[in-house]
Amino acid sequence: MKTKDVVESAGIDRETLRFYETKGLLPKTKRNESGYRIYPSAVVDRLRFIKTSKDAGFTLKEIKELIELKNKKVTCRTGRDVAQQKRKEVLEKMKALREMKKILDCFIDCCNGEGEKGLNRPCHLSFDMITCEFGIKKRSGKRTG
Amino acid sequence: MKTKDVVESAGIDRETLRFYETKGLLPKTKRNESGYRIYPSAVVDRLRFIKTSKDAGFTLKEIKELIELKNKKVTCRTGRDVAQQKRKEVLEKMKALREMKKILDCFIDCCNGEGEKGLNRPCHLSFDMITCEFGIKKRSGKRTG
DNA sequence: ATAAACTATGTAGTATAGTACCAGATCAAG
DNA sequence: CTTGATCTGGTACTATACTACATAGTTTAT
Repeated sequence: MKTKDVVESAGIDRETLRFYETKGLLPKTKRNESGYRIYPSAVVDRLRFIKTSKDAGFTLKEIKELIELKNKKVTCRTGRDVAQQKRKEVLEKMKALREMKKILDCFIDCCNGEGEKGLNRPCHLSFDMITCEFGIKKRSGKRTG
Repeated sequence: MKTKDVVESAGIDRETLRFYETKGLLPKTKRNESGYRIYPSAVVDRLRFIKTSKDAGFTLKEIKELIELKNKKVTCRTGRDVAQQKRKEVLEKMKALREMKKILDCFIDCCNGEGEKGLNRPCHLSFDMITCEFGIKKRSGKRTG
């Protein structure tokens, strides 16, 4: 695959592709006679992995560490330890997301008044409180927004 | 509360507190005669909310938008729409995290060989593949790492 | 053959989210 | 009343992750 093919398959732009290469997230590719990069199709999997990892909140540096578990030919012990650490971080991030979802769900629920009037009333509920119930309690049970 | 109290309660440093203020994530505080900031204790909730949101992968700009749903006295309709959009993003991030967890679980499982030898064998499994099964299949069912 | 499209390297600029440091003012304890 | 901790605003610096040129060579379509 040439650069353009990768760019199109992976939905990433050329500059980012090069950037990832300089950061060591992609292996150094073969070049043709004129120096053009020729990628193996597996690079698309790699890029998809990078995207998933990024969406999961990992930095490029961390992603590189994961990738290098293979490249550096580490032992299973080392690999497992790194993976377990990352797994722990994933669970923590999930917890934050569940908390966030709870807050948003509550907000949405509180703002589901009946008809136009209900939706056009002022929205007072603050996001600051971690549990929506607490926020409501402070307003003595009234649903003000 | 004075700066130091907030810093200690929230486990955040003084500079970051000021940074958040300049970014509009914290309301402008009252000042005492000599210009020292005096915070209401609710600022700790606000900072906790900011932390949860950050952990959930939202930028400060996005967090500010959420906070402003209250400050700008928007209607329930607007508030609900924003919250629903954010909720959607939360679900997407959760999906990426589940995917990530699956990959890591598989990696950990593959590296749980019996005894010292099992753990000390070279670890070949690549993270690139989204499903570990696929990675294994490519090595004709052998658990090589 | 030549223009358009593609590729190469290198450098510079942007946005985000802090972090570090400074001089000067203020406060609290000995 | 001094000394050290805390506070003020301002600026500068860092790291991350791109993004945007600039300039030059290569390939391809008409």
